Amino acid sequence: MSDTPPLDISHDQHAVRRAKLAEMRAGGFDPFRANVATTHFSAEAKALYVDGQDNVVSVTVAGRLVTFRVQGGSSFVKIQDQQGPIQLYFRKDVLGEERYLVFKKGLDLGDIIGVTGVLFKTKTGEITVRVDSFVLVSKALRPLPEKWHGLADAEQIYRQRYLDLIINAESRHRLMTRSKIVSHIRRFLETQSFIEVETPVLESTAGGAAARPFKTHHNALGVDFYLRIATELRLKRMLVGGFDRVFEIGRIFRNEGVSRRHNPEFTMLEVYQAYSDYRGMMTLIKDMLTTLIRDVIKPADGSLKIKHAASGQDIDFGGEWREVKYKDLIREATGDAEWFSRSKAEKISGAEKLGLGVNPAWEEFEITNEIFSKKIEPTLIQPTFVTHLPKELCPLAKITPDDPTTIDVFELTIGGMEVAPAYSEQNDPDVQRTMFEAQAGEEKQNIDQDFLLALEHGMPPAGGMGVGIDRLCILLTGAESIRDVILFPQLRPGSA
RNA sequence: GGGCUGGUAGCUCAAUGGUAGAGCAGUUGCCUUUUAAGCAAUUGGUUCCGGGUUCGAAUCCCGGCCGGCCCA
Repeated sequence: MSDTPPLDISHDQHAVRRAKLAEMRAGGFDPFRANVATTHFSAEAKALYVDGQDNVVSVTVAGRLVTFRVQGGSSFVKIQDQQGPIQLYFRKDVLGEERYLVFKKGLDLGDIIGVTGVLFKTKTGEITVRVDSFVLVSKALRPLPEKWHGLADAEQIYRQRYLDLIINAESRHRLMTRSKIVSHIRRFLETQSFIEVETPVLESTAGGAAARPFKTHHNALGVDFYLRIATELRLKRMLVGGFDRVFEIGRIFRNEGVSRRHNPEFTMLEVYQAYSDYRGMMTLIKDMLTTLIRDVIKPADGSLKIKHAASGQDIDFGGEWREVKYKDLIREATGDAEWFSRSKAEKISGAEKLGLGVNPAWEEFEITNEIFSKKIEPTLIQPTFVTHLPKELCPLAKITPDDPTTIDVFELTIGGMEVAPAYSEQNDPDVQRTMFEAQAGEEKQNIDQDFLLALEHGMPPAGGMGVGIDRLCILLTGAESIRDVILFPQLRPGSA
């Protein structure tokens, strides 16, 4: 024994908690070896309470301690589980002097405990568990962020998402809603006889879209692979193979910038339906989104309206959705009925008149599309099917029968964002090859020869569609950034 | 990649060239129906990192690291 006084660790919450753990272990109890057999989640437990029948129904619940209001001989605390918080009431005269002291001194905010007790209603009307026994099943050695302001540091929210989920109820709700959205989409498609499939992430040709891929290397085969930038060409092979309605909800990787709207890996739903076309896809997406809003988002007023975070407007998914041709939108925005017969020089000056910077190296369709994406798309807040895009924008769709310069497609635009492009899928192998080879500018895709071979075996006519799940979640949850709907968004490696 | 902007106690934030503070959390007491519980006392700092200017730097300057917003 030494005479030196014990070190003052009262300011170091980590050290204080470690000391409490060490003391428990010295007393023969190790929380990390303990467990609890729960009977209910928090909301289920509260639902069991019968008005006027205090201290009758017994439950065992478990969760993380998130509020801690200790008084002399009785205390209220809250634990939180997957379903939310539930209040617990600890009394010295119920637990006994010794256990009450363990509760008061041994437990900290953030600890995970299990309790058994009976339901009652407090005088302020909150259904609460009066605790008969409790067990610590995990000691939190680090303190929780502050209870009132929550966790505000954006970097820590993303790097330590688990803290954000514990502390910030809106984050918890938003990210849970994402899970429900994906689940709803699966069930919606399955009830319409769509089959979910999984196609490779590693490909020797990254096709189906125009984007820079991530590259990796397979050691045993001694070849380079690319992470997929779309699932389109694989899913169309499934149509060739006789899976007439298929979909994949898959992670897509694009080696491009990181921004409010872009994460290097993101989630895309792609759907293909044989014997349908782009008009069939309109019905499909409209049904999918209206049922999503009705069954998952559930607007309080029973409408199909949601608040658009960026503009403050209501987006109304009820009624007919606007349908408008790409060329008509361009003619309207430029005020030039003859826009598409203008020379490149005239298009450049037309774009500049609208305040756009134009790179003279661009192809004409790229100049036009700059007008679309900068001046038109952001104004399309209500659900809008923009149809009949210039054929240069996508080589994988069928040419419009009465206009050989456009394709039979739509881009569903909501809240100023492209949410879902859909096509009548090109199934003529010769036209497909020609269209691939004619690609130019930033739209140029890698040519997947094996896909062309598959088309030569015969692909049924089909409608296909892609839905950016992250963007859909931004829209439906009122988020401001893609990082708010992705659990662990990409950041530069850091020290946290 | 460029412009703007931020990094201070575990968390949320003050301090604009002159002794680094507050609230919550922590610690010690009191308190048997609380709701950001209350009361009293109290601990806690590599001011992101490295240089520079200055009698003196959280603050001004340069470089770096990690974020945010806008643009490409």
